[in-house]
Formats: sequence, C-alpha cells, structure tokens
Amino acid sequence: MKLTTTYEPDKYESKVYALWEKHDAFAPKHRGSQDSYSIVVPPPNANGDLHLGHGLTLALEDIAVRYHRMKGKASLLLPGADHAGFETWVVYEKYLASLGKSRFDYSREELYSQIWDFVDKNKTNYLSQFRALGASVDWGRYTYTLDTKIVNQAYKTFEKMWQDGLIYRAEKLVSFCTYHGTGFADIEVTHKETKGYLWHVDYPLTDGSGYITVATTRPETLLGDTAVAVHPDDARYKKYIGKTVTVPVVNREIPIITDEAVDQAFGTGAVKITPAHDQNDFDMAERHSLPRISVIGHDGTMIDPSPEQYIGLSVAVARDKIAQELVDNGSLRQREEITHSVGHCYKCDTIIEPLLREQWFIRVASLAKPAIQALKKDAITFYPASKKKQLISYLENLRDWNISRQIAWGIPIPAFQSSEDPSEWIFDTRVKEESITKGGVVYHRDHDVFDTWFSSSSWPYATLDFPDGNDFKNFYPLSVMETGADILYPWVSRMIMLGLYTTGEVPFTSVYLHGLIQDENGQKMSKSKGNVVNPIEKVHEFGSDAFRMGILSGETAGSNRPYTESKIVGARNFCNKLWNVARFVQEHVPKDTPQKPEIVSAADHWLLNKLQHTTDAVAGLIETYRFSEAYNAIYHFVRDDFADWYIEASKGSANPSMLRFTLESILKICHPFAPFITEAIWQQLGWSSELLIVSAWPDIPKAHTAHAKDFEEIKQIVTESRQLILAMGLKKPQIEHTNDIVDAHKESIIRMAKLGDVVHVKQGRGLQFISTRHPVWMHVTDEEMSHYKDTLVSQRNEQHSIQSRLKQRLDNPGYTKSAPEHVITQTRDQLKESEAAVQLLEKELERF
RNA sequence: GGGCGAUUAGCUCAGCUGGCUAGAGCACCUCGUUUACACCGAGGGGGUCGGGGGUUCGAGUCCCUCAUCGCCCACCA
Repeated sequence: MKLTTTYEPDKYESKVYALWEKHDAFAPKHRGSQDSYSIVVPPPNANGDLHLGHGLTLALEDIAVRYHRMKGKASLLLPGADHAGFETWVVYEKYLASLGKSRFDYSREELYSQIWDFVDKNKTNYLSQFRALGASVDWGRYTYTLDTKIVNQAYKTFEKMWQDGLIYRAEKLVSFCTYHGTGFADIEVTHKETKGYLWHVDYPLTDGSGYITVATTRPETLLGDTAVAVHPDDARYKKYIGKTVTVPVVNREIPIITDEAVDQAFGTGAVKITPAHDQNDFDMAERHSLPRISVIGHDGTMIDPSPEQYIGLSVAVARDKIAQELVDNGSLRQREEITHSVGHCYKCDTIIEPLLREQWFIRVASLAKPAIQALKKDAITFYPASKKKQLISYLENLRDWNISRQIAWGIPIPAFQSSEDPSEWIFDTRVKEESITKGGVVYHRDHDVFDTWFSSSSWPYATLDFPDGNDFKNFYPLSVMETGADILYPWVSRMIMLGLYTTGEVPFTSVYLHGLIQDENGQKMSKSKGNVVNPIEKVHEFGSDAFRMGILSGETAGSNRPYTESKIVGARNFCNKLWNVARFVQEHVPKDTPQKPEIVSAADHWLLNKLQHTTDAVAGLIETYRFSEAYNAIYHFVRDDFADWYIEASKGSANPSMLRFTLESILKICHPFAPFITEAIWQQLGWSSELLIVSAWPDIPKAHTAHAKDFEEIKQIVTESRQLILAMGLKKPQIEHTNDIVDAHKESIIRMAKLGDVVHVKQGRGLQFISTRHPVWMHVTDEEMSHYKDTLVSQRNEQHSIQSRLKQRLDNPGYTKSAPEHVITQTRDQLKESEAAVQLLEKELERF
C-alpha cells in the first residue's frame, strides 16, 4: 500500500495500539536475553484525568521499557491506579456539597461504598488515556491500590511492625485540618509566610512581687498554658526561676521553668508553654513532665476547660476576645506586627491546628537506618545524583510517622480496642465488623484508615505478588522507579524503607526523578490559574508520538521546566519527516531487495558509520536515562544525515538495500520514542511479518572509515559551492577539479549544489575552495569574484588569528610536555589546515 | 538558620570524567516552489558561558568568593 503525503496520526494510532494488544505484545517475554527489565507505573489517581506530568512519566517509562524489550529482555511496564485516599475524599466532599449534602449525613461505611462507585465510574477515563499515550503496559497485571493483594500486604506490614514493636499508639500532637476533620503527617503540611501579631502579655507572679512578660502569636492558647519558660542563662529572669505565675483570664497557677530551647533574643525571652497546641511546647512538656490541657477541639472551636464564655467560639474569634479581655484587665503590654510561617492544609488552606490525639505511629528511626545504609552503599543510583544526599539527610532527621487518618475513603486500620480496658488493642483483619469478640471480650474497631502512603509504599513488591509470586522472583527489585521529584520524600523514601523492611532488598536499583512541568511562563500549572494543559488534547492535536517527543525534549532529571508547545510542533514535523523519508524509500526499494545492505559507495560507508554511531549513542543514552539527548541524536541522524545528505545523494543512483536497511534501523531506534508512527510505517511497508514493537534492536555492520571520509569531502564541496553561489549570486556555475572520487559523485554534486557542470581538469580556473583537501575551483570571472573580495579578506584575517592561537599553544613547552598525544596531534592538524587555507586565500587575494 | 540546584545566543535548554575555533530547537535575516516532505530545502547573523579571584600548559567544565533567582528542610513562642 502506498503512503499518503502527510502523516495523519488519528488514522493509525488506535489501530496500532489494538494490533499490539491483539498480539499480546506488552506481556514480558525473553527474546534472546535472559535478563529482565521492570517498571511499575506510579499509580495515577483513578478518579482523575491524566495531567502533563503523567504524560511525561509514561513517555519516559515507556521509552525505557520498549528499548529493553527490543534488546530481548523480558520487559514489564505494570499499570495501576490509586484510590488516592485524601485526594479523592476532597473531591467527593465537593461533590456531596454540590448535592447539598455533607459527610455528616452518612456513616463511614456508607461513604466508603459511595466513593467506591464514584471512582469506579470515572476510572475508565484514565484507561483510555494510557492507551492514547501509547504506554506499552501489561494490562493483565493492572493493579488498583484497593485490590485485595494490596490491602492484604498493608495488613501484613502493619502486623509485622506491630509484632516487631515498630507500631505504637500514643497521644501526641497531630497536624489537624479542622475543615477536613483529619490529621496529616508532618510532610503534608504546607508552611506559608503569614502576617500576624506578637502579643506581649503580663503574667503576674503569684507571690505578688511583680510580673513576667511573655510574647505569643496565639493569645487564645493561654487558656491551656501549663508553664512559662525562660533560658537558664537569661540574667533578666534568674530571680524568677522556681517561682510561679498566674495565667490571666483563667487564673491558673503555673511554674516558671528553664529550658535551653528558649531563644533569649526572640520576643521577651519568656515563653508561655501550651503543650496541647504547639509542637515545641509539647516537647518541652515531655522534658519537664508538665500537664497538657487541650482547649481547642477537632472542629476548630474552643472546648471544655476553657471558660464558659469561650466554649464554642472559633479560634480566630476567641483570639480577638481574649485580646480584648487582656486589654481590659491591663495585662496586654504591646502588640507588634510580625510575619511568621504558619502551617496550612494543602487542599483547603485552613490553618493547621496541632491537636492532641491518640493515633497510630510508626517508629521510623529503625526503618530509616537500613535505608540510609543502603543509600550510602549506593545500592540505588539516583538521577539526578544530588537527590541521594538530600534523601539521606531527610532520613536522618525523621519524626515518627502518623499513619491514622480520620476519613472514610481508605484502607481501614485493622486494630480493635477492648471494651473493658481502653488501653488494650489487638490486631485483627476483620475490618468489616464494627466489633468482634475474642476470648469473651468485646473489641471495637478503630474507625480510622491508613495514610495512603502507608499502603502505596509497598507498591513495588505488592504489585508483583510478594512473597511467592513468579513476578516477584522475576522482576524484583525493579529496574527503575521513575516518578516526580516532588514525591521523593513522601513516597520514594518510604518505598525504600518498607521495601528493605519487608523484602530485605531495596525495591529498585535506580530512581529517576522528573521535574515539574510549568506553564509557558514558568508558573506552576493549577486549575485556579486556568493555565493547565491537557495532554490528551495535545495528543489529538499533534499526535501521540509528537506529544511524547515534544514533552521529553529538553527534559533533564530533577529540574522543573516550562511547557513549550513549539517543541511538540517540532516533534510533529519530525514525525512527518520520518513519514516522508519512508515514502521516498518505499518508492526506491523494489520487492526483491535484500535485507542485508550491500555497501558500495562512499556515501554508503559514510551513512553506515553515522548510523552505527547513532544507534550506539541512543542505546547508551537510554540506558543512562538521558532521554532528551537520545531523541536529539535520532532527530539529527534522520534529518541531517539521512534525509538531507544520503537521500539527496541517492536521487541520482539509489542503493535499494542500503535504503531498506537504514529505514528499518531508523524505525527501530525511533520506535521507543515514536511507537505509533514507526509501527504504522513498518506495517505499511510489509517487509516483515513480525511487529516492530517486538523486533530486535538493530545491529549495524562495520563500514570503512576511509571511504566514509571521502563522502565528507563531497559534502564539503557541495556546501562550499552553495555558499559561493549564494554569496556571488551565481547561476548554475561550473566547478573544476582533479579528483576521481569527485567524478564518482559528479551527478549528486551537480544536483545538490545546483551546478551547471563538474569538470575534471588538470589545472582549474577561478576561485579555489578552501574547505576541502581536494583541489576544486569555482569557475568564475574576475568581475564576479571582485564582489567576493571582502569575504576573502575577512576569512584570511580569521585564519590568521586562529593560526596565531594554535602556534602559541604549540610553542608553549608546558603544553607539548603535558597534553595528551592525540590533543597535540589535533592541534598540529588544525594548524596545517589553517596554513593551507591561508596560502590559498593569499593566492586568491593576489589577483586584486 | 541548614541543604540542594540554577545563572551559556532574543526564548527554552544541551555541553557527562577540563582539550571548544562553545552547540541544538524555536525565533530572526537572505535565497529557493528541485516530483519524499512548505509539517520543506539551502545559506547566514547572533554568545567576552552572572561578577571577581585561584588551580592548570589549557577552565563553560575544578576550587574559593560575591551577586541574583529557584526549590526543599527546620525554626519562627
């Protein structure tokens, strides 16, 4: 079948994907190599649409997997989707609000099953989006984060930790969003610079000998104060140590204590201590065995031990009212404006309240230790390398991980509390039951669910059926974990810790982190800014292949980068170039053309040389995850070497076997990047019965470098001819030469340079070329040449300066003594070339 | 406060272990409708590689320092 003039992606993409699926081409199979290669896709939110970041992720992962598949390895790209606990919960709450309902209208069980259905309906979007992006994922292994095997793995991990004493339940401060009604891990809190006031409040000494002034940004929390702290060395307050003060408003007597943590320079140097509502105060209270008094509730209003008139008021209102009361009773000394950083909910921007809550915590230090060791031993290669160091220092400073979440959407925590002794908890997986009986005692289930990251941190091995599955044996540890740099801490760090804890091995041997894709102005994309680019729209507009290559072009591991549509346009144009190259080749390759290339001309040698170089470079670059550079190498080979030179040179006399072999090789090395168009061309050509996707990575026969160099000379002659023609405004001029190799390429040179003729002579006339070793002349009149004098002069001057630089270098004894031989040789050659050029130029100039 | 990274052509970025007469894409200028392709081809202009200092025969590349920008972590009573 004959190819059309332009490539129309939507005519081929879905058919090609269906063809792959029909042949089960995505399933990992050994094809010549005993090795395997494995990636699990970081599961996107099952409820949402894919964004540009997913598009980039899938492109990069798919390129790596397609390449290794062609290298003959059993290669797996495992797809999945995330229930995305809190994320989906937020979406669903909004949906409920649109119906005029709220989470308080339903039980947790009802909510769970509603959300299950809600997600199920939207899940199909993302399946088709994976296909549109060309991801060669093995659909048979598709895993959802709420699949039984994933849930069971979370239970097993929890149980093992429980038995190993790594899980504990404690009343600690939890970062709590009072709007969403759930706690977070420290890492999920967004800190923002916020304007506020620093209030200076007098706390009278109980013995009546005066007062001590404390500074606070949160006067309302004084209702829960249990001490005032000063630095032990602070001379101003030495005399007060051991005394007590009375808390204004509530008139509670509290001690004045000393602690190194107090900063003498900040505020008044005296701090009120509210252990139930501030992490530092909590820590200090631990050290000094101070009581904790909670005065703020989970809904963000003041609660019981607060004086009656405050109960039920929001924190903000209570703050104003306390401030007024302090003014009224004369204890407010001053109020200064300050900017300080305040934790906010990353979804709803509500100020995070540190609240006392009994929750499940993981002792992280003992998990972090082996992870740190593994990282220090380089068990995992990081792209970019700098992330390793960052991760180590993060792991060295971890606080215990709060894994309880007070939302309905997630995996229920398999823990039950004794109805007889509230301090007694047991592990049990009968989470569908509200309460269970064991040994005659009734136990009630914890209503909380796991932090999503807890279960998703088992993703690398849980998806592979740890511990007994074949997949686990064949594909673990994963070859690479490719994901966003923003989830290095919340996800990658925990996968490493849990992987080592559960399997005894690192979960992956490399980590590739891509940066954020910003909008074209370098701003973060967000729905509220309205600057979000939908990858699927771009796929429809430019084609999936163009999207993949455009989105990865210019990509460097770890760094953020603006979205550049012109790169997708460029990639679309490149696809069209591929298409038309194939059209040309198809026309010039008869049916009986041998598959093996017959290497005849200098151009053949030259092209094979380039092809081999490119193929090796692309392989090496993909193996080291330098995708953008690999794409560049292909791009320039196809456009510059093959299309602009070899095909142009072929127009006189084509070598069908070379055209065929080169096109096939190009389709292969392009395939990981542009899977649809390459497979579409491959199928249209019909030269092979196998699919391109499972064909072998090309093996390029050796060419002779000397012959290849001959073609370089031809290129020089053509290029210089074009330059002279343009510079002097010539029409179909004639060139003269003395060389047989030039004769052999006569027709090509005439066509490519648009010459009148190429004549073999004994001694040429006109202007001699300077860029080629062969004597070649442009046959021009002195009149025509006179327009060119200025150029000749500037060329000569330039050569002079090059020469003096090279001479200086060679005259330097330090250089000739220390520089490696090949560098010196190179310099000598450059000097010789330059000298020859100057000689020619001087000769030409003599005529004027 | 600690850490990491960036600063190279108008724009977006390559340049890995020092050898560069500093590259690419886009944009720009000139020329060209040659039947694979105008989603094209040919030719060209444009950079003292953020400033300063150092190491070296040689520095965009290594070291120090300053400046600007970005990100992350901690603290901010």
